[in-house]
This record gives sequence, C-alpha cells and structure tokens, in this order.
Amino acid sequence: MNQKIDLIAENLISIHPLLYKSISKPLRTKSSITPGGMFVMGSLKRYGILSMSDIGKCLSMPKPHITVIVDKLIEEGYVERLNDPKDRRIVNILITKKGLKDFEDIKQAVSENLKIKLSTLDKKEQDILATASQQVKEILISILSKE
Amino acid sequence: MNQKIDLIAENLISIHPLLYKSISKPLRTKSSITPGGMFVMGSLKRYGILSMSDIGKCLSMPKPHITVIVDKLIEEGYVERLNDPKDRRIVNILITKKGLKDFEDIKQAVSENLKIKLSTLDKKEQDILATASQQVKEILISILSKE
DNA sequence: TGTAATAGTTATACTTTTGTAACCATTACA
DNA sequence: TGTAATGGTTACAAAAGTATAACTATTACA
Repeated sequence: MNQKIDLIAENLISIHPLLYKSISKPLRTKSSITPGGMFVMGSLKRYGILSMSDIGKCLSMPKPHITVIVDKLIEEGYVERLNDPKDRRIVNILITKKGLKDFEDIKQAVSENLKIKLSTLDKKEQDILATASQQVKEILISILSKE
Repeated sequence: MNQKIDLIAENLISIHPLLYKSISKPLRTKSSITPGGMFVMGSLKRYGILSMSDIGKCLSMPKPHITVIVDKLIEEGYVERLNDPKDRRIVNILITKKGLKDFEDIKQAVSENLKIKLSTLDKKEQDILATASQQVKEILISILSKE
C-alpha cells in the first residue's frame, strides 16, 4: 500500500505499550478511577458534552460498558446526566467542576513518575519531544477521535 | 516544575486513549492474542531474549501475570522457555520464528483500519506524522522501555 | 554452613473490560 | 396509525488484568 503509512502504524504500535505502562498502570495506585473512567473524562473534557452513544463512539466501547463507567463517575460526582430537551431518548453527559478539577489532579499524580523520567532528557531532546508529541496528538485527534 | 515537561506529559496522556482505541481494541477481533501477550511479544522482538523478571520490568506487570501470559504464548507456539546455564533460577523467554511471523501479521491486521484513516491525511501531514511518531517512539524507548 | 535474597510458579480473589441478549421509551417514517 | 429504528439500561457470562500470599528451587554471602 503506502510505505510511509506502514511506518507510522509501526511507530504507533511501538508507542502504545510504553504509554500503557507509564499512564494506565500508575492510575491504579494513584487514584480510584479506572482507565475507562479516565478515557470518558478525557472525551468529556475535549467535547464538553456528549451523549452516551457519542462516548461509545469516541472510545469504541459497547454501550452497556459506558453505562457502568458513567454510573461510577456519577457516584464520585465527576459527571452528571442531562436529559436532551429535543430527543427524550438521549441522555447527555456533562463533566462537573469537581470532575474537571480532579481530572487534572489525577493526571498530575499519574504522570509524576513519567515526568521524572522526562526530566532526564537534555534540553534539545525535550524540545524535540514537545513538538513531536504535539504534532502526533493533533493529527491523531483529527482522524481518530470521533466516528 | 518544568512547563515543557508538563506539556509533553499532557500530550502523551491525550495520545494514549487514541492508541488504545485504535490498537488494543481491534486486537480482539483480529486475533486470538491478548493485549498483554502482544506487549510481551513486542518486548521480546526488541530485546531478543528476556527473563521472566525482565519482561515484568519492561511492562510493569506482576510476575504471576507474566507466567500466565507466557504460558498462553507457549501454547500457541509463539515463544519458548530456555533455562539459563549460568543461573538455574532464571527462565529465559525466546520468541520463535512462528512468533515473529505471526506478530508481524497481527500488527498488519490490527492496523488495517488505522491505516485507512491515516491515508486520508494529505502528503504533508503524513510526512509530519511519520517524522514526529518516529521521534516520540525513539525518545520514549530510551527512557521508558526498561525497568 | 546457615540464613537471607532472588527467580519463578501456583493458588486465590477481585476488579475491569468485553460481549450479548432482552427490554423499555422514544422517535422516524411508510 | 403502526412498524421499524434508535438510545439507553439491565442482566448475565466470560475473559483479561491486578494483587497478594505461599511455596520451591537456586544463589549469594556473612
């Protein structure tokens, strides 16, 4: 097909386990929120408000799982349900102030160890990684986030 | 602390769920191997040979879980155990030819959908992403892969 | 030599994730 | 109006990941 695309896919597949190890794993010890819950919160932060189905599409998760995750997030006061005035089948999910704040706090805590390792990089490498990670993030969001 | 490092951590945390959705999720439908098994195979491909403990350090997984994953990989013929001649406590894990081949095949299948989305990017974006993902990969490997 | 440390396995319990089917309420539309 | 489609929940089952303790075998070393 396309050699450049193959290279990109190969790179992303290599990056994935490193992020899994450095981000999903510490989550368990640093907070009570699950990886799934964290992903849902991230989607809500990005889009502000999402229906249950939209969340499922964002994360490729089956609807029943979304219900379970959202139920737990509501228990913790991180999100709330909001009936859609136009279509009463739809339940919109909204992140709360507490949710936004704790989301940032958890990200800080989770990335603590990661940041220690990042600080061992020299200035030039940090610059490269800052730019490169920003580009990867933006481009991936543009093609992968919704649907 | 350091603003640039905060930005990098933030970017990586944003990238993580996108890769999770695009790589770990399709794995289930495209193959019989689990994400954990895939991570172990990736580590073995990178380092050639690893003891059980080394694998645990690479992936921050508890030893009993490694045993379970490796047992399953052996069943499938993807890896094999090799006693260490110098220290008989150590069990080294080696990826087989079949393991290497199937690992590549599975990566191909898993990234099929991802590549379709990547192909919607214009030439310039593909160039940027190819370079950026390569840089992110190399730098992250240098600070995150072992221990 | 004997005690502590290390590598790995076994066993067990629990949480999270995944998958499916059945169900209700609402909406779309023929 | 009635039938199909959609959005969401409930219920259930199974797989995968996480965590810990107990155990064997081996090695390190005081």
